[in-house]
Order: sequence, then structure tokens, then C-alpha cells
Amino acid sequence: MADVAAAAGVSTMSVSYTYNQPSRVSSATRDRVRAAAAHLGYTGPNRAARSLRSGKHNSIGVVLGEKLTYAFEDPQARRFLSGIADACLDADTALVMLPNLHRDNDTARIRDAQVDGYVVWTTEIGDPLLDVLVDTGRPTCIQGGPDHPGLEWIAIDDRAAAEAIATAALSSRAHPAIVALRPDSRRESTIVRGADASNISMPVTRARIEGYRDACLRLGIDWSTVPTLFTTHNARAEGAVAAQQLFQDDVVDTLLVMSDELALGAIDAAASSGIDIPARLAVTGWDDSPAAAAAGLTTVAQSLFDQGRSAARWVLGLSEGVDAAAWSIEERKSTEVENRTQTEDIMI
Amino acid sequence: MADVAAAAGVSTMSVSYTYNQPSRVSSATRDRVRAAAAHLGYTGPNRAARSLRSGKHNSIGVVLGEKLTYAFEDPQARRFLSGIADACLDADTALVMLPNLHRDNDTARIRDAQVDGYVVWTTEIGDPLLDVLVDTGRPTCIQGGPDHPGLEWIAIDDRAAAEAIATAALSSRAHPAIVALRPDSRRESTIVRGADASNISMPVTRARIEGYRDACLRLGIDWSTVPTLFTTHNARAEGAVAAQQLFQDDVVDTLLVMSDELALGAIDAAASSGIDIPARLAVTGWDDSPAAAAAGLTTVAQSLFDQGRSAARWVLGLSEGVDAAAWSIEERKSTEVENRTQTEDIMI
DNA sequence: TTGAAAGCGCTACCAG
DNA sequence: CTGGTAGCGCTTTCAA
Repeated sequence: MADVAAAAGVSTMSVSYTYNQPSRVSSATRDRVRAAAAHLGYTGPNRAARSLRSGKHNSIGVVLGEKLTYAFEDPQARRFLSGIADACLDADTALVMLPNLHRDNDTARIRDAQVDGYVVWTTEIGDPLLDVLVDTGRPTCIQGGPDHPGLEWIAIDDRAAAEAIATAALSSRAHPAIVALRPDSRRESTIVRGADASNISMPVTRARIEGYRDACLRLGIDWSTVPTLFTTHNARAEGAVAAQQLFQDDVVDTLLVMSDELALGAIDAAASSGIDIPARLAVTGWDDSPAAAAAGLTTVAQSLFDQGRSAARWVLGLSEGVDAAAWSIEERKSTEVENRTQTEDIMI
Repeated sequence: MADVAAAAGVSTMSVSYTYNQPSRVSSATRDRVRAAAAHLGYTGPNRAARSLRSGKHNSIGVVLGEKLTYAFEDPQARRFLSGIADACLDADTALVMLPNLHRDNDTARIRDAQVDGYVVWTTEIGDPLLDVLVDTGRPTCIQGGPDHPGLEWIAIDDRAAAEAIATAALSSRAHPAIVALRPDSRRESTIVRGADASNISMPVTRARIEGYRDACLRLGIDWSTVPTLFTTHNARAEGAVAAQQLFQDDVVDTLLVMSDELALGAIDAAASSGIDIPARLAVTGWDDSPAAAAAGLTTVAQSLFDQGRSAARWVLGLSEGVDAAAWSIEERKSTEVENRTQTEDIMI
């Protein structure tokens, strides 16, 4: 930069201004600086030096609570990431991926990342990373919660949505079973009856269990008899395995599933067991993926793309606050009852 | 750092060494530095300052020749990204996503990114970015090519693989049509007969067209009559549309498709048109995705995960050179002929 | 094994 | 609108 300034016959400050606040320098100076820069092959301020001096990085960190491999394979995570990427495009911001595998040095790497803020996907209540993120002083928004002091979060009202979809599915049935997302960052498949939400540290999983339970209570279904199978990965094949396991146990007539992927697997399992949907079994999903629509799966619609975009825009200072996240119930064939009319409710 | 040095009663250099070359300082000094750091809440060298001084960033840039949205949705890109992510884990390196939409400032953003090297996914012959990447002086590896002086690249021998799979599919058929990936970074769907590879600037698409053509020539099929439909997105729905279009035009008995996604769409289209596979139509895919195996699709197997990992490891200086990329033909039901035996060839 | 000096390239701050 | 000064936090280089 000093060389450019010398060649243009101006001070380094004029060169700096030319790149950072072009309106502040006269067009004559600007042109001379540009010419000198072009002549010398100078392509603009060095980013590391700029970061050191200004404390800004022009990039956003995305914390994934798992291997990036999973994040890239999980359709929900992908839609959320796409939304973040979209916001980054608007702001000319780089996107830094930061896996959080709960290994020794993950916390340090995330803390030391050269980013201006964080968007977090998938974390759990009590994750020590949350306090670390607060300490960075950088704006942070967590998808799905938890609501941690000093951090922003974005999610639909999972509890209300879970109650709504369970109520719809159970309008004329009485024996639900639940296929849940993982309860915590460990990956173990377990099955319990009358699941206690307070033992669940993944906030999304917890809220949905609470909502399903709310519906059961209101409909007079004994929660303590309702089996919940916690899965380890949000994958179709695992949904099939989970469903098979639940079929063995019970006279289940309704499967409340926390993702479309898992629900589609459950539908696969029902088909291969000769169980007719919806005559003998109702199934609900979550997220309204294209595949869910194609399969006639009743599901909770939400836009993870919009949530990603909104979270990132807030982190980047492009908006005042995170937008409220909308959801709706898409009632389709998988929960149909004869003579039942299709309805659609939009709620915030 | 100066504060820590003062508190520990040592020089800043001892503090720096403690973090960067712990073996170089005495354990007594090290302990005092650690204690002082813990006391003052110092968590290690500032990354921006370290980058400015040392020129290293501990991160790798991934250049995606499209919107990140597409990259996250494209199964092939995802597997490649997963491999890169895996290598980053080994090296404790951050992953910076850099979309290249061929907009004005994309080149500058990629050049100025604070990364130690680049892995490039999807680019085309003559992309001006290639020279920019050479000028950065940073190690760069491109998936699929082109082979550009000063840059490394990794790919299977697409031409040979295309010839092999086309030869397998056409062993007892004579009327192929091709469903191709996009020919250049523009996104337009076109259909041509006797496609001229030299007009195609995406190297992967070009090599595969050449290979298909090689097979046709060897089998005595008049290339000038063979229709090629160039798609715009690697998506199942688009494969279905493409196949429908090709069905209208011709007495096609073989569909050579450049991806499993597109091929599965073609299978969908055949099913809805009542065209039996393999009796009336043979179909081949590319990449051997799980869905391809499930659908009995003959395809080219390659590990994009391994290629991503290998490319990233080379860029990070963890390996001497990029590994050779292996491929094989998986012959399945979609190209079956009566009494034909299944074979599998592994080639490098 | 430790330390002093120098400066990476830039921008905040203040002055003109 | 322009410029001088100072220093961001660290590591390279050289010396002890």
C-alpha cells in the first residue's frame, strides 16, 4: 500500500480510503490511486492486516454439532445452510464451517475462528460451547435453541407444532408411538415409554416430545404407555429400522415422527410389512420436504432456508432481529380418515 | 501476550514459543506461562496477528462453481465436500466456502480469502479464475480438471470410464441417447446430435462425451445421429424431463446418463411412460450412489469422498501428491441382456 | 533455552 | 478532502 501511495503521489491514507470509503476521496485522487494500483499489480488491502487492525473479518462461522459429513447429508441441515449461504451472498461474506465434535480442541478452534459472528446448528442444553460463544462477544444465533442468555436463537414453536400435528393424526386413533431425533449429542438408539422431556438436552427434540405429550394428555391417551424410540441419525434407513422395532412391540396405529426422512423410512417399513397407510397406520413427518409431498405424508411445514437466512442476516447486522419463524400443518393421505376434509393452518 | 509475559516474568518470545513450539522452552517456563495465561484469561495467540506475521491461516478454501445452495443439494458435490471436511479434521483446519458465480467481485473475494490453499469443484476450461489462483501462489487442486499449468487436479479417467460403460450398455443395442451434465457455466438446456466435444468447456462433461463417442465409433454406431441433451441441474426431476424429451424424438433403446440422479429421473420417466427397463430400454448412470444400487442401475463407481480427501490433503501439505482416482463399472439390471453374466472391473 | 528489536500491512484517531 | 502518527498482536531474525 505504501508503494501504491508513493507511486500515486498521495499518502497511504488516501489509498486506504480509496478502497474502504471511496466517497471520501476526490475522484482525481481515486483515479490516480487506481491507476497506480493497477500498474503495480496491487489488488487491494491485505485481509489479515485489515482484520488485525479493524477487528472485522467479513466472514461468518457456522457451527455444526456433528461431522460435516452428516451436515452435508442431512436434508434439513442443508436447507438451513443454503439459507445462510444466501445471506452471505448479499453481504459479500465468506462462510467458515466449524464442526463441533465435542473434542478437546474444538472449543478453542471455534473461539479463535476469524469470523464476525456465529450461526449454530444443532446443540444441546448445557453445551459448554454456549458460554464460550457468549465470551467471544460476537453475535451468535442458534437454530432450535436453547435460549441461552447473551445469545439469539431462531426456531418455530416446536412444542405447539408437535401438539398440532399429533392432534391431527390422533383425531380417530389412540395408540401412538414416537420416532424421535436424538436426545443429546451422544449417538445411541434407545426406546422408552412415557419419555420424560426433562431428560432430553437437545432442545428441538425436547420441545417436540412435550408437544406430542400435550396432545396425548388432551386426548386422554395415557402418556406412560406411549413408546418413544430415539434414533441416532436423521436418515431414511434408520426410520425403517425404528418403525420395524415399534411394530414388534405394540398395537401401534399412529407413528409420530420428527423428520420426513425418518418418516419415509417408516413408510418403507410399513410397506414391506404389508401394513396399509392410512387404513391401519397413520404416519406424520416434519419439515415438508419435496419427498414428503410426493409420498402423501402429513407433516409440519417450516422453512429452514428462511431461518438460516434470517439468522445469518441478523448475525451480519443486516437486520434488527431474527424474523419470527412460521409453520403450518400439511395434512395429507398418511393421516387420512374417511370423509375427512383437508385443512391447512398457518401459524406463527 | 505482552501481559502474559509480564505476569509470568518472561519475554513475549517465551510465551510465543510456549504456544507454537512448546518443546523449545523449558518446562518450568512453560508452566509459568500457562499459569499466567489461565490467570489472565488469555486463550492463545490472536489468529489475525499470527496470519499477518506468518502468512499462514490454518484454513482451506473450497471454490464451488455455483450457488452454495446447489452444492449442498448435489449429492456428488456433497460427497466431495465430505471428503475435504474429513481431511480438515485431520489437520485441524477450517473450511471456508467460496462460491464462484462469475460475478464481478467473486474473483477478488476468492483471491483475498484468508486461506492456505484451494480445492476447486466444478469449473470450466478458460475460466479466468484459474490464472488468478495460479497468481496467488497457493496450492490448488481442481476436481475434474481442467489440467491448468501451475495447478494440480484430480479425477478419474472420465473418458475411459464413459467408453467402458457405454460399451457395456450397447453390447446388444444400437440406438443410444445421452443425458449430459451442463457443457459450460451457463445454465441452458439444449439438445444436439453428434455433439462436438471441443465446444464443451466443462472438462468432465467433455471427457465423458468423448468416451461415449469412442464407444459408438468402435461399435459402428453413427455418432452424428446420436442425440445429446445437456441438462442444467443435476437433479432427479430434470432427468425425468430430459428422458421424456428424448423418448419423443427417437427410437432410443439406450440412455447414457452422466449422473445417477439424472438416471433415476430417467427411470421414473420410463416407468410413467410404460417403457420397460431393461427389455425396451437400457439406462446407465454415474457415481454409484446408494439409490443407484437400490434401483439396479448400471453405473460408474468412483469415490468422490476419497477424491475430496486426497485433494485437500495435498493442498494442506499432508501428502506428496494427489492419489490416483479409481473407478469401476457396476453392471446391474438396468442394462441386462438375457443370459449375460455380471462382471465387475476395477481400473485405475 | 531465552530475549531484544523490528516490522508484517493496515486503519483508528486526530489534525489540518 | 487529505495526511501524520501510532499501534493492532504477533513472529521472524538475530544475538546472547
